[in-house]
Amino acid sequence: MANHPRPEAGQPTVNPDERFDFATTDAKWQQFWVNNKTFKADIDPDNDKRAFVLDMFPYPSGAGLHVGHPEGYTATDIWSRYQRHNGVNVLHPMGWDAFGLPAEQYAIKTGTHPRETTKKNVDNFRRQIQALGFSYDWDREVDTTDPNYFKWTQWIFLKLFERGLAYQSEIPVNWCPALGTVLANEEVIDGLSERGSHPVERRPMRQWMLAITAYAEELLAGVDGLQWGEGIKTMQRNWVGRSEGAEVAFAVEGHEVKLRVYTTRPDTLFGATYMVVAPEHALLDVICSDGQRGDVVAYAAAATRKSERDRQDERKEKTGVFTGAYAINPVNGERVPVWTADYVLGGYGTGAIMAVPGHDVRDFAFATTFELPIKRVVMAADGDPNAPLEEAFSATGVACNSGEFDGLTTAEFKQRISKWLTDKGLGEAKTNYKLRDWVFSRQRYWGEPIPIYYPCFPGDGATDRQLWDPRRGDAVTIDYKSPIAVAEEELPLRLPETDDYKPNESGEPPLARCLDWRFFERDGQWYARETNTMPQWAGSCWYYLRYADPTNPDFIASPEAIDYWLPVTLYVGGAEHAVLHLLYARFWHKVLHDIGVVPHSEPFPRLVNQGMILGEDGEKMSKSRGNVINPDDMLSEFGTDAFRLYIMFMGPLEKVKPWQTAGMHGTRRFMYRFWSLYQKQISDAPLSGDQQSLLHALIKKVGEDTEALRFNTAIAAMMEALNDLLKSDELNREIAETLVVLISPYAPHMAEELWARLGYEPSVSKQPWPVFDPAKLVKASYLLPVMVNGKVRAKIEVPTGSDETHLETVALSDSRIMKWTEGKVVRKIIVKPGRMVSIVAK
RNA sequence: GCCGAAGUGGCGGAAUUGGUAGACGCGACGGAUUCAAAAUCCGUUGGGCUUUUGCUCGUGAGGGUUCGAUUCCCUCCUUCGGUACCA
Repeated sequence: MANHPRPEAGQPTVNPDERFDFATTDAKWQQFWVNNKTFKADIDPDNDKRAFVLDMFPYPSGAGLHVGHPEGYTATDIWSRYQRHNGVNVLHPMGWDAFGLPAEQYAIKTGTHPRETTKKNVDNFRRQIQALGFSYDWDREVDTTDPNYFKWTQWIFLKLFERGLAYQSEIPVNWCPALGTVLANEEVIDGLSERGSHPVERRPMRQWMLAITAYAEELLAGVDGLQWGEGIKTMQRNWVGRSEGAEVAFAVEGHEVKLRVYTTRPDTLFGATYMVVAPEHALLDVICSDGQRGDVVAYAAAATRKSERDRQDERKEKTGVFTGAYAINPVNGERVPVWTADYVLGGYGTGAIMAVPGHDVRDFAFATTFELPIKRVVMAADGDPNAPLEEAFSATGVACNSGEFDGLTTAEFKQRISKWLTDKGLGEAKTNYKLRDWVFSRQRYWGEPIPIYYPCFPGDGATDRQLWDPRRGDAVTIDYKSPIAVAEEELPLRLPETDDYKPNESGEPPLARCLDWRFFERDGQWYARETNTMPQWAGSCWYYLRYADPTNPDFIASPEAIDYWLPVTLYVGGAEHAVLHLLYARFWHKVLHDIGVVPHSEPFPRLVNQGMILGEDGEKMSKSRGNVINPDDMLSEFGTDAFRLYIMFMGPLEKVKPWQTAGMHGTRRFMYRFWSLYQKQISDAPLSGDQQSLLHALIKKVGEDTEALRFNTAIAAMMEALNDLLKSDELNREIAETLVVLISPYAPHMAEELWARLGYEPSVSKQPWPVFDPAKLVKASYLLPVMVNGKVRAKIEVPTGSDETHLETVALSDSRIMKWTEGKVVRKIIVKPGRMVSIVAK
């Protein structure tokens, strides 16, 4: 590192002939940061100003980085660097969410092991990310597919299992018999597989589930205290979907069984004119009459081919079939027909509803289609109880046609009826959630093995019990009802080697065929391992914790590291994770909190969602559209700093915005112009008043905007200041040095280079952030807009600090204003000193 | 469908407790430099009207509140994100 002398007054900092060489500069300083571990984070007990600045780690896809990734990463990098300038000890790490479907599908197609694909992709991602000059502590890199990492993913699963939060259940999945695989919803289009257009059906399959619903209340309550956008907080609340209502039992004519329904409007019980059970309801087969059975079975079968989203589409014509059964409305003894229809979902509430067409839009549509009676039981305060209903009246109001309850308001009625139902043993008040337990198993290879095994026994047809060995493929019966946890000492449970990644015809995952891995004998008893793997969400549910202490062999992270670094100060990632990832991670965090691993109840107190970057055509970037921008090309043509600046200058971090390569010309020109400022002669003269206010206003603006993640306006302010400074023949040294620090979070490569040229030791990233003096911001006068009847008619220069009376006089006596008030009566004058004067004249 | 977000010049955007709409940048146009091009530099740039001072329209559409609305309220339209096995 050649040392540069401090430039003499009258001399330029940079030789006027020297052009800014971004390629050399970028490489030079990136190397410097790596060699000096400039951004290594260590626990510093003497500095309690600490920040954990976290990016949502990427899935390292084969396509490489696209410009959407560096958007959030640049934002957190600028913020991290800014915090360091302010003396904060910053933890800023990066890692890989590297299990996932694409590597597995690539393996099925080409036979390449997902581990190889993943390694190659990770290496490429790391290279691309490092080329962007981010200040990550690379000693803390994590990788979810590393056994030293997923050991702890499995450990957390065991804790969930111990606490009864992980259990098995038969759950319908998208099964495609032709492809012999379970499909993601997005891989199913109109009941057919995306690949090959084969029929797909909903088929129950044994799955591991996580009881996230046990934490529904805590997940809901925790949202209130989070410093997240209101929109995303609302989405989290709605996803949990708490509702209060009642569960009511309806007797079924001629049957012992009762049909239980959940309703949020028990006050409309008198308006129930029919009932609907979901096509997958367990009692459907029991209550259905012989005459209707054929229709009902056919309808239920058809429903398995429909997606839930289609079933809930309120625009579509309602379908359904009469079951032949009748139920008795417990409040009035009315006999109502029981139908089955797919607009009622098996998984929500009790899977059955009482239909109140008069007061529910979906029931109204159904009743209209099938000509079922519609009855009014709620009306407006002074309404007519017999007024016909043209559409469902779903608002609250006053009860009518409800016997002894007539005249009650909806709220009163709800309370009374709950008590009434409880007293009579017909039902009770009930809180329900839209949130469902989490299907946690996948019939796939490339995921964390679930650390569970089961006793197993010789199956039917196993002849010689003495020589029976399931590893040879002998028939086997597995006792799935008796799951056993793998001992903690045996973790990590690694994936077996195989070259066959497809599930088989029965839906058994690839691991089921790895017989030597799957079966083992212990103390004379044979056991079979669980062959499902975890979903990709698992690894990303707790990765932030591992960054605090990434190589700890004995625990997730040491209590000291957790205590110092957690919780995450700022979490930045795509809005596409608004619900699932964030909810799942919060759930795991709360469990870890309950078992004493973490002292905080929420992992991410502050979250910001960056907006997606679209292609130049305004469409979502994708290979098929051919509109993907590769950051590599941008860096080589425009330089890293210009790229970082452009991606932040495009607009507010949280907004969706289209990429425009042409815009990069602007930030590159800004870099060249910034460089050329340092080709002016250095001056040590005291700052003029104008220079002072320019400098101090800039320090204030850039500091406040950077703190608040308003990077686009901070950059605009620096551009504006530069435009001013370039008009002068010389460059004041104080301005020269301050400016380098101000721009260093944004354009760190050029900043380091100029800092060295100014005669200082690197790194500029260690410099304290400049402080502005509020006294130096005040200008002597300002332009006061004056409005007449809502239109600005003049702008008058007035001294700063003028009082209201003075401003009023000045405004009224201005000739341009008098032109508009002439011959009129001034009715009103509003004076806001420092803002404007508004005159109303008639 | 449901939940959430966003609509401002030719384009990205600014206006941060309701107070000068279009900062900053791109593009375009005109000029300088150049054998030429790129790069660079200077100037102009929301629409309409006007000789000038200036007038007028204008923030997705329509309505409302206000001295004053991109900002607050209501209705509607369009686009985007999520929708539980894409990540």
